[in-house]
This record gives sequence, structure tokens and C-alpha cells, in this order.
Amino acid sequence: MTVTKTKSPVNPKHSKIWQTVQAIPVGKIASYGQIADLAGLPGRARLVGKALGTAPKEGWRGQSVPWYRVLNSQGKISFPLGSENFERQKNLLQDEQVVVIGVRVKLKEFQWQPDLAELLFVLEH
DNA sequence: GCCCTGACTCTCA
DNA sequence: CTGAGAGCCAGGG
Repeated sequence: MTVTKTKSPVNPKHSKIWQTVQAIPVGKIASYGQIADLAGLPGRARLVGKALGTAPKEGWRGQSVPWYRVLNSQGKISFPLGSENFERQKNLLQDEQVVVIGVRVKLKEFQWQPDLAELLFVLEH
């Protein structure tokens, strides 16, 4: 039969990224590149940023997408200092006991290091 | 299809 | 630490 042109409202790569981001535990953070790798999209860190920007505010599959737990590879917030988004992200992180010094977080202490179980969970989705 | 832009990252100075 | 340059890829004009 003719394939009815169902307009896909959701970019599959984006939803895959959202799911991966949802696996980040409370109080932990991950980098764009790290999420890209876990989502099976190595080298597409920039895509992660774009995906988070279009993430449904209502959440995905019944869960909110914790976009604020994603920072750049240096552990720094990727929004211009002083912007609304910058403040919003910083506040949300601090609400979860993540220490933000200036524009940065100490990766040594807060970067998410998924164990095998968490890894498999993400890969299945 | 070309050109520019961006919530990125890595390397080198 | 800062900055420049080069990869990188998806979107929009």
C-alpha cells in the first residue's frame, strides 16, 4: 500500500538523545560528547545541544528531560554568562546539590560514570 | 546544493 | 587560562 506520509513530529535521533539524558542520575552531570556516545551517535556533540533545545517541556515518555545536567567537556555551562538560561541551569543544578563554581562544575566529583546496568538500560532504549 | 550558524570538542601556541 | 583553527553534522535560507 501507499505509505501515508505520516509527518514524524519527533526526530528519532533527538528522542534517542532525550532517553539517554533521562538516565543521568540526580546530582550528576554529563557532557554533550558523552551523551552523544552513549546514544550511539559518536562525534555528534553539537546535535545533542540541538536536541535538548527542542526537547518537549512536558517531558518524553512520561519523564521530564533533565537538560540542565548536560555541560560541555570542560564541565562548564554552555550558555553566555548572565543569560536567563545560564542562571536557570545553574539554579537547577544547585538545587540538586551540584556545586557550581563560577561557570563550572568539578567533573572529578560530579560527572556521571554509568555502571554496566545503567549502560545496558540506555542501550535497550 | 552551497553557505552560514551553533547548548561541541580537540589540539596547539 | 585564553584564543585560534579545524573537524564535526543537522537546519534554515
